[in-house]
Amino acid sequence: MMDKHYDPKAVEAKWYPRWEAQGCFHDDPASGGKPYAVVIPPPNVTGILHMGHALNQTIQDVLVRWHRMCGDNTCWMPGTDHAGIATQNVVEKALRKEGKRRQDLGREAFIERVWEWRKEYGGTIVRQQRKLGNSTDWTRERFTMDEGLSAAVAKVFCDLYNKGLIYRGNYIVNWCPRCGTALADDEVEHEPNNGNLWYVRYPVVGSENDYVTVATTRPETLPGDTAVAVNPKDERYAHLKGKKVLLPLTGREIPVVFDDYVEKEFGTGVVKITPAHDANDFAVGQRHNLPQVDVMNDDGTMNARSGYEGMDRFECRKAIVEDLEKGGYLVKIEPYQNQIGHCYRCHTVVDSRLSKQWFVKMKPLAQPAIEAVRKGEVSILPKRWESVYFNWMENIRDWCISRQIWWGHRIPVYTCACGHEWASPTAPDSCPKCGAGTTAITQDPDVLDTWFSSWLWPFSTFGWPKKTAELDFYYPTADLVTGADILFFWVARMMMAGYEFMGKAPFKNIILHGIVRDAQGRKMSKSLGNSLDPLEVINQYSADALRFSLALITSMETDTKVDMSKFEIGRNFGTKLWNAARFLQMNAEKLGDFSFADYANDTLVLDASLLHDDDRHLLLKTNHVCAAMEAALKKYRIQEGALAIYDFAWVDFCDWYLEYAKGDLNAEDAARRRQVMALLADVYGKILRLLHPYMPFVTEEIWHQLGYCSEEASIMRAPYPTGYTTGQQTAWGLSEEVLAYVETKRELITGTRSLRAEANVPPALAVNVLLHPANSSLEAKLSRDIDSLKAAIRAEAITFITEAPAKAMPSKLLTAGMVYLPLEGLIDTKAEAEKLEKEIVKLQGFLKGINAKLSNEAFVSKAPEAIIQNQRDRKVELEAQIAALEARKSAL
RNA sequence: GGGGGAUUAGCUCAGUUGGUUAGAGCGUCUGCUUGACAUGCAGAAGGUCACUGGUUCGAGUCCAGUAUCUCCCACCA
Repeated sequence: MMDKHYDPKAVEAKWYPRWEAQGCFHDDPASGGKPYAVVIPPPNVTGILHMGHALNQTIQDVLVRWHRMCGDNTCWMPGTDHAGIATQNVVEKALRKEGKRRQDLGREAFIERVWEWRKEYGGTIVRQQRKLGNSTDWTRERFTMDEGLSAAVAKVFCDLYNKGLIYRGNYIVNWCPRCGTALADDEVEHEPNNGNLWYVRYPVVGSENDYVTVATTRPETLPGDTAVAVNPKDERYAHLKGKKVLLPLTGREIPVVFDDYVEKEFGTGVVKITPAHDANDFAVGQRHNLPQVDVMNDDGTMNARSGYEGMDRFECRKAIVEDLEKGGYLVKIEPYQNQIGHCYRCHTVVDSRLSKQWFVKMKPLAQPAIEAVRKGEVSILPKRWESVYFNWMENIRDWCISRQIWWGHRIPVYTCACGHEWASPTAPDSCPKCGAGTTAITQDPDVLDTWFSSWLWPFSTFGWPKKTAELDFYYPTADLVTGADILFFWVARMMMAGYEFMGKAPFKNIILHGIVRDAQGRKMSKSLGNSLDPLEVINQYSADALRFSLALITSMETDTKVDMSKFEIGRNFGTKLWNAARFLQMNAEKLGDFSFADYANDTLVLDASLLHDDDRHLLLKTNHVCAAMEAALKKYRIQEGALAIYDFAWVDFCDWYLEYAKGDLNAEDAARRRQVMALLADVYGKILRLLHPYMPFVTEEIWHQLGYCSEEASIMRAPYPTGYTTGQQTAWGLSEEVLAYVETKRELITGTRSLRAEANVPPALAVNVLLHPANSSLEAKLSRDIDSLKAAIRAEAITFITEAPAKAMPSKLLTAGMVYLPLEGLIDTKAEAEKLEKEIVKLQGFLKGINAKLSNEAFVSKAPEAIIQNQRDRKVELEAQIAALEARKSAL
């Protein structure tokens, strides 16, 4: 017997290792079939599971499990990302506790230390992913620093290098002084900053009282100025042509240059130019051949050239402002809000800094990736992201790929003492040019941006550059599911790598979902302390509840707001299913030799002569829900699918059909009892399978508890239900008329219950009900269903009447007809009259609208016939109803 | 500065190509420990679909504008 209460903790802990051990997540190219491959966005190896992962992976697992049940050859590739800067930061932090820096260990020992860390703690997130129920094929798990993936990185670098698509250059890059490395443009987060605009006077050389005033937000870079610039059209400064100004505090003379870059309206119209510390100034400097004076060190302190050696950059800012003031150079200070960049890893204020870095030329790589989306070879959902993608790709800038850290793929560029430089996927023994040995050869000290390995993920994980069966079979992968926040970082770059190295798209569909936010709509973050821990949700409610609730509340179009209470939806649904299963099990046992295994394969046979319309209604609705699920999942409308199965299981199956079936399950007719049970088993089995992709654990548990499959088998490989065949439907007499009739009957039930409640009839009291049916055929049908009808509305008797009763009594107008409650004692005729009047006014309102439409020449001539007929039918119906209500009212 | 998104019940959100009386969950109110389920059942209240105009026989849905909120991109010192 099933337990009275479902225990998700025990059940989830039991199934996952079993699935994994039995190879349920594993498919092989050799077994053929239609490939369905998905690569997981690899989480950082330092990461811990957050709600974003839970959402992202729920969507993927729904798709993957669905495809697997549809019989596809499925591969969901798991793995982690070595996350260069983030991981190095974590290990350095640990070192600091021991009072050491990475430099104290040296490069090799430090890297060794990171690997140790990875061995010990790197498994956290993949353990946590298992708690979610991800059906990832763990036998294929990859890490971006694996040997194979590293080989792919080296080959890609060398190929691009040899093609001339990788170059080294002295450029302004974003520099994080805390991480001590360059950052790519998109690794910098701009945030508003309440700063100042300092107005500083620069004397003009050669004239007594003439000076220019520049406005700057970063006075500490002043010692690095090598010019001031004005707009050539700015007449205020035309006289400065060929002049020099004196750089305050330094005594250096710097030229005045004329450049369109300067906005006349901003500040004073004069800009100080610091080519070594600002991207724009760098460009101006190039145009005017200005020297570049770097005044800072790697760690954000000032260097000797600044004259403030060793001082922190922000301290120096204060010091310089003070010195300027003392020297009489400071004109004024205005509060000013601008955007300043922060490191996306450690949030330190990023500096623009001149340095030598490696870059990838992106324009040639972007072209095929743009074409692919334009031609529809790859589609992006929701579609609106396409324009964002195009916009970025068409304005793409070169990618700074070198990082001045130690943890990562070291740049495979070697330099010989003879001056020769070349790229090699493996460490060279000698210089290919002069033949000198290893002692003369040095490797570039930098490592590659982490994304330089993850952009290869869709094929490097399948073994590339080796030719493997997996690569051949699963590439291009099918769907890529990720948050829109890494569209540029990752998705766009994978597109480029796919076309460049494989000659094919990496995936066919890109599915972008929103971000998970807190109840107030804020991003979840550690600093705000508003993060919900998925593991805590699993602990409190179960993984199934987490998954189902997320699926149900997440629309593809917008971000998702969650709070703890949202997960009750999934938990309650799981409980509902569990209890329905218990009900089925109890009734099956009463029958004796009933086996659910006979109903696991969609081969239901029914005796049509024993079928009731409510059975047919359920069968029809089952067909509908199967179709709805397929349609929803095909369109990646995960939420729609969740809603469809939720509604069907809860409302149609439990609320209506189970209640209806109770009567027959307790009746004398053994054949009928058995058939109802068969029907229940068949439909419930479909519910479990339809739902399994969303709630894998509870569905598997019930599938086994009821005995739909053998001990060793799994619902994971049971066929996904497609609904009943047309042959079955015809044999069973399923039709739209049946559907309409049962809906009418249900309205009668609901309406009568409502009438009882309004009339304050005690729930337990069986009453007599009079029904004046809308038509005779309905009366005939309802007569056949009279027992279940009586049970549903707790009626002692239901009497069909042909005319309205003379006595005043509570009544209600329904599609099925007019229902009366012949109650003992007095009824409030005044209240009753008011109620009727209200109803009449409402119906007359509708009727007026319909009459207006029907008498509108344009409507009648232009609207489709079906719509017009619909309105005509409605009009007749309304008129009859109003007449009935009027009659009732006058009878009071 | 450029671009996107959102605005529907007290709250969180559905609403597919325009077509009967706009839906769900939660919350609220009333009543139920009825033989699967109180993590439940039955019933009820609650909406000028942000605003203005347009297209249309017909608009929550399409178009334009306005307002508020949000996100992304961008080199204004």
